[in-house]
This record gives sequence, structure tokens and C-alpha cells, in this order.
Amino acid sequence: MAAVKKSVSVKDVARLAGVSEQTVSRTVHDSPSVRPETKERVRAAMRELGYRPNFAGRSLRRGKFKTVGVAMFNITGTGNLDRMEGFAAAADKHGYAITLTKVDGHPYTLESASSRMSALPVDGMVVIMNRMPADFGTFEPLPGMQTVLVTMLEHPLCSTVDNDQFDCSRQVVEYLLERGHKTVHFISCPERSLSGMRREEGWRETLRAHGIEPPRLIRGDWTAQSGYAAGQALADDPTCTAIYASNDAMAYGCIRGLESRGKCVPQDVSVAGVDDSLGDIVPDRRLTTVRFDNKRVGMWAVDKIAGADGGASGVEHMLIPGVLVEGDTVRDLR
Amino acid sequence: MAAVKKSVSVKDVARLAGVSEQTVSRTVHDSPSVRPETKERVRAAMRELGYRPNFAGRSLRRGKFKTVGVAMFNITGTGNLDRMEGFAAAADKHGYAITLTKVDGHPYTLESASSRMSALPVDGMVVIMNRMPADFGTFEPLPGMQTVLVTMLEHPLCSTVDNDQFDCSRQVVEYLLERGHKTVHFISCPERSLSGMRREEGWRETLRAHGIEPPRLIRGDWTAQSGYAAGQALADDPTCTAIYASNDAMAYGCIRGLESRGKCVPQDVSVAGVDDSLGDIVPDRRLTTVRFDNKRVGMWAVDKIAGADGGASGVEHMLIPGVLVEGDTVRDLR
DNA sequence: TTGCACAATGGCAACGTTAACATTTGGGCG
DNA sequence: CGCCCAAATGTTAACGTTGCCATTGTGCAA
Repeated sequence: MAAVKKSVSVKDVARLAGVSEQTVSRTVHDSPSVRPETKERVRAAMRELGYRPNFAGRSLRRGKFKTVGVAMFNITGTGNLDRMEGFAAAADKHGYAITLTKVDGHPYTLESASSRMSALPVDGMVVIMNRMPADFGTFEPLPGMQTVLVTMLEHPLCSTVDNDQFDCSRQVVEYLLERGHKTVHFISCPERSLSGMRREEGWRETLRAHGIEPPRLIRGDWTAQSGYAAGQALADDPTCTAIYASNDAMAYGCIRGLESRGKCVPQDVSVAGVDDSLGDIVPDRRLTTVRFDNKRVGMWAVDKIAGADGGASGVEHMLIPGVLVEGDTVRDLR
Repeated sequence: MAAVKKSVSVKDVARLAGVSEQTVSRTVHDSPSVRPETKERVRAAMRELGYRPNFAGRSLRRGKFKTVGVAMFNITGTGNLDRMEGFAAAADKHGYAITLTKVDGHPYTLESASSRMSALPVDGMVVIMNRMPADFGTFEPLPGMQTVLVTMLEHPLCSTVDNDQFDCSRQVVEYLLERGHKTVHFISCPERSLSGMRREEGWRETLRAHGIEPPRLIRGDWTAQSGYAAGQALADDPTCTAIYASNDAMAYGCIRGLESRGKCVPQDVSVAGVDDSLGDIVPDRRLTTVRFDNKRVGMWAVDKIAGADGGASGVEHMLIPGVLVEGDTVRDLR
């Protein structure tokens, strides 16, 4: 039984149902101009033969793929999972699929992502930028291929979307200042990180906006170890009552570093982070941090492409603010 | 300038280069039977017109999409990022693309994943199973669609691949026994988790194989909080010198729980976990754990589909063992 | 009875690519 | 000089689908 057929096409179904190919097509699309009984006959034939529409034929005919490509230079990045959840959710909503591609970052250019995508069955593409591509200023998207960049930087020809990496710092700093802290120390990150630099600017400018000269920052490397060292270094600074770390791992490391020097959090020093990435890993603390909605970032990007669906919509830039999550690592001095 | 053309096809390129469509096609595929100077002329025409091959036409002609579909019930799962890295790497190697789909798990069946995929341009599919699908026993893959399941269970019709969730427990338990511990206490996980149950079996059976009756286990819920509680509960048990937690978050929670009761790790009690998921988050500890190679799991799955490439290869089952990573949370009693 | 509108269905062509086969050209060799 | 081979290029058809237009059938008003 069931010899492995090549593949079942409308023609086969049409023959079996005793109708024309066109009627089969109409049945597939549930056109109202097919008699219900005919439809049922066709459906029966489809079931019997195990017919499923061929994507290639359809796309060829329609000139659309109903697919959005996602290009990543680095798949294993913080937040990518949530972003993908967003891509998938939005794609689903529009009846689109997601095609994932890893682009090797040598060179790290938008052009390389774009040309990689150009050979794939996609109607538009999303590029997740972690660093600054060499050709950011000069890049032009492929004609007819709507391109969305996930970055805080604005681009003249591509829509962009990202978490608001400046505003998260503003939120944290103001939260600490409101609670009576005279200044906020900062644990930064490697200088090549775009988002990290923006967080740093947010910290600095918010302090200045409140008439406070930012203290010297400590440069970390995203790891808890570097936060630990920073915590130990700051433990002896009597002016330091509040520390803001540019990610949660460093914040947690900092807490442990302070504790190793006999300081208590939050009694002696308050600590806050960004990213809400500790999840269920740390048992005895609820870190005060900022939660980003990466899923929403992902959805926005795909919505932009799948939602337009032909009606070419203009270039937009979207920054999605995070939400400050109150934990138990900040003391109210008022 | 540059009016938005419909799209550039071989025909346009052929006309401009003054050759036949076939010669263009041959040039695209770098066939040796085209004179170099002709090739150059064609390439110039392609550049001038901005030609890029149409995926739909190509797939239609070839009957292949060069794409592997990945179906996930739950995108935000531990290890998914590394697995995707593996999917992407293997796909790249074979010149394939990856199409990602979220399947809503109501009902949680392989059939729903399969029918979702059937409408997409894919040659084969990978399903990431977290739980037991209702139709696991009865499921048959779509004809012509090679299907690989990411699970430890074996399936008669689909190849399967996963981390070896039994062996990781064996490794940890034997590591602890070798170091002089008389028994190993266990912090388990919710009973619905397939992999968690297998880890539990590994713990139990390895102890029995060494003639040790397993002590009563403590059921956790994957979170550090539950590990914390377990640690506190075990702190007063004098027979407890070694604890194995079925993930790292619980292991770390357990350490903190023990410490909260005045016990030191590893001086008083040794603790080990599985997953190597703490990464850079915990500053002052290097947990003894088992590192899985999820990237390799992902690569194996896609290799299986893209590697066969027509020559239908048989059903295989692959378990990839993890590697025990020595940290500083286990004491050698010898 | 004829004419007409409308519902249901069929025929044909085209989307872009490429495998298979056909044709042309040039060169070497008897 | 004619023959044959190989290299280079061209022609045709087909992959599966669906938009457009044509055809058939049915009921109803004139």
C-alpha cells in the first residue's frame, strides 16, 4: 500500500474529484462560488490523496512568500529567546513564517546579512544588531525587501526598534535619587557594547540633569566576577550608598562582593541592575532591576513587515521602555 | 531613476547580456561549460539589473526547498538558544535555511506540529518536545517529510536526539561516591518533566547499582527557592554529606539554604547540579555540574535531515552525553 | 418562446527556474 | 577536404498554483 508518490498536486485531486483544477483551487481558498456538495467532494479527494498545497507553486504565482527572515550575527545573546518568541507570535498572527539565519560577522556588515537573505524565500528581513556594523551609515536595503533593524540607533532607510537603553538608566537613577541617595555609582560594561554605552549615557546624563556630577565609574565586563570586584572596591567608599550596575549579573556579583567586605545590602548600600535576567537562579534576593519587553520588540519588528503586506509603510523608529521592578535591594533613606 | 521594477528574472538578464536564459542559469551555478568571458558578461548584466534568483521558481523546479522546519511548543526553554545555534550552524553547512514555528500546545500533539509545518516550504522538520505529546505512540510523520524529534524517548518512525539525561546523573552520583560519600541525596523536579524524570531514574538506579538504597528525595520545582528550602531541610540531616540537584538553579539555592543554616559548602556538605546554566551570574562559586552540548544536539538533528538530502536514511536514535565540570562545591572525603 | 442575469465550473496562460535534449561552432585528424 | 568530436550555447517543457476570461446551466421576467 501507499507507494511513495512524487507529490500530490491539484491536478491529482481534480482528477479524482472529477472537477477542474480551478475548482480545487477555489475549494482550497473556500471561495463562495463553489457548490457546497462539490466542495465536499473535493475535500474528500484531498483527504484521500493527502493533498497539501505546494508552497513553491503558490509563492511563484503570488510573488509573495509570507515569510520574514531574521538575521543574527550572534544567536546566543541575552534576550534573543524572548525576541524570537515575539517574532514567532507576530508571524503567527499574520499567517507568516520566520526564517532564521546566522550571519558570520566577518566582516560585521549589514550588507552581508542582506545578501545572505536575498537568496531566501522572504518578503522582508529583520537584523539583530549587537555591535556597530561597518556600513551602518551607507547601507541601503535590497529593493522590495522591507528591512527592520533591532537597534537603538536610527537609520534613514530602515525602520528600527529596540529597548530604550537610555531610559532604563534614567528610571533607576531617579528611583534611587527619589529615595534620598545623594549620588549613584555605576558599574559599566565593555566599551564596544552599543546598548551598554547607552545605559552609561543614561546614568551620566540623568545625574547631571539633577545637578549631580557623576562619580568615577567602574568598568566591568558583564560577568558577576567583575561585579564582585567592583563591590569590594566600593565597599570602602563612604560616599557610596547606591550602586547601579549595567546588568543583573554584575549587580548580583556586586552584592556578594559588598557582603564579602562586611557590608549589608540594602542596609548599608543599595544595589540595582538592569535586564531582569536572574530569573529563578538566585534564591535569597529579589534584585531591583528593569525588565525589558523583548518579546514586544520582536513583535514590533515582524508586525512592521508582515503588517504592511504590500502597502509599503514608511520608516519608523521605535523605542520600547522597560519597567522598573522593585526588589529588596534598595533602601529608602527618607 | 530606478523605477521599482516588478522583479528581475533570468529572462531580463539574458536579454541584456545577449545570451539565452539557460546560459544565465548556468552562470549562476558556475557551470564549467560557459566561456569565462561570457560568464563575465552575464555577471555584469546581473549586477546592473540587481538580479537575484527567485527561490520559488527554483524550488518549484527542483522539488526541494533546502529548508528545515523547527517546531517548538515553547520557545523560551532552557537550552533552546544553544540548540538553535546548532540548527543554524548545521543548516549553514549544508546550504539550508531554518524556518521556525511556534506551535500552540493545545492540544500538545505531534500531529499539530506536523500539520502546521505541512503548509511551509520545508523538506524536513524538527520538533522540540518538552513534554509527552498525547499522540507520541501513534504519530506518523508526513510522507516525504523526514521528521526528527528532540527527546530521549525512542520513536519507531522518527529519528530522535537529545542530551543523555540518565547518564548525567550517573556521572554525578559516581563522581560523588568515588570521593567517599556514602550516599547521595537528591532534589528532584516536577513529575511532568520528561528529562527531569530521567535524571531522577539515573540517580536512583546508579545508587542501586552500587548497592545503596536511595534516600527519600525532595521534590523541587526547578527554582532556586525550592532548592533553598531543600537545603534548609537537609541541613539537619547528619547522614547527608552530598546533594545532587536536578538543575543548577536548585543546586545554587540549596547551597544558600545550607549556608543559611550554618552549614558550609563544600566543607560540611557537597553539592552538585546539572545544566551548567549559572554562567556568569554567580560570582563566588564554581558549581560542580554537568554541561550539555545542546548545540551538538541541534546540529545532529539538522544534519540528519539536510545530510540525507534525498537518499532517505533510516531512523536513528542519538543520545549525547554531557561532560562533568568540576567546580569547588564538592569535597573529597578520601 | 425568447432574452437575460447569475451561479457554477472549465480552459488557458503565466509566474521563474532548470533538466534534458538539440543545435551550432571550431578544431584536429585521417 | 570531409568527418567526427567536443565545447559552447540555445530551445523546449515542466514543476504547482491561480487570475482572467470563457463556457455551461438554471431560473425568471418579458
